[in-house]
Amino acid sequence: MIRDSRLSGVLHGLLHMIGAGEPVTSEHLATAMATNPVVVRRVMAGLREQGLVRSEKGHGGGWTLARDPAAITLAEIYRAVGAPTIVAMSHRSENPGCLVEQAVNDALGDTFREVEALFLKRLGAVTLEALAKDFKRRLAKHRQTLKDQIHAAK
Amino acid sequence: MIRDSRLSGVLHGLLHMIGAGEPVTSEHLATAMATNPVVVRRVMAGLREQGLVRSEKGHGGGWTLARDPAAITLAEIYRAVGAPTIVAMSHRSENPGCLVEQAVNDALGDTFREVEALFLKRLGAVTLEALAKDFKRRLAKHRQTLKDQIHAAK
DNA sequence: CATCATGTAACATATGAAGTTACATGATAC
DNA sequence: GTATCATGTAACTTCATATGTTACATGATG
Repeated sequence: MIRDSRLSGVLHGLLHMIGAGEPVTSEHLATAMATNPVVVRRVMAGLREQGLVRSEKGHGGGWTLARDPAAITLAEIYRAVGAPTIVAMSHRSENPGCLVEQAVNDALGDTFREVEALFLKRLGAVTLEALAKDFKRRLAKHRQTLKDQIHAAK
Repeated sequence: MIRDSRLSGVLHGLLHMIGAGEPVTSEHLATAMATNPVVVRRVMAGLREQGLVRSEKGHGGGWTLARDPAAITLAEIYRAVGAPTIVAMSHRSENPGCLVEQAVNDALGDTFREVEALFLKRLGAVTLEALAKDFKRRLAKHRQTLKDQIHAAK
């Protein structure tokens, strides 16, 4: 299973950064990501190492995107977020000599790599910008819906 | 990440059943699977529900394969073992109304299904019998290697 | 130099998987 | 039939890991 709870949280945060024209504090992001500032820093630190975001200290400091959202794909984010290899076989006993595991690996090793490659390829086809646009569209529609409901209630 | 620790343990157990001509006890399997009898029963219960194995009580009781190993694929075993959907997105807040998650789902929903389908397709191409044969080959080779080493040491 | 924000270590909590104990149920042997 | 063996299962106890929290150091800004 893919560790997505993090991924979706991080995406929340990144979309916020796109929206804001200035650095966003960990505290602010913590609200958006439904967690707390220290966790935000921990997770964002991974993205920073991959050159996806920047952080600045002091007054007016916080987190900003380091690159054009159109040039950032979900694949990079997924990796930066600490992608556990999607499929990993049996490290239960850390027994590389186990003949059963060898047989399974021989039969499925390529499959594991293939599946992971497909997944990353698809993630690589979605840019942060595309996601942001889609999100904004949904947001606008959502607001319109709310407005309509208010009108209807009058 | 795929929950494989279980899968590889179960495969150990199933290969044992193929080898033995008689029912194998949970205690015996526990040794092969590096765990304990109760855990074995818990896990095997899932396989039994899928009609892959049978269990019998009393003297001479234990676990046996319910079907021809040539007709059992790793896909079935994987599913029976309690396959968590490979890719599942953000149930962090169980917030189906979240617009970010909606956007992600819209962008990647098909991908998730596609990746999972590929994985299961590949697992479905490997039968338990094929795995058992490969395992036996390795075992024979392994024994030969040990024998050679003993000869060389003389 | 006071304030604000990140960086990070150290610790606390929560969740779920795995292991364990205990006992009930059913099957076989004698 | 009853002693024994094996599964079935509930209840409980670890154990591992992700997450949350506190505390304080470091660096930047006004």
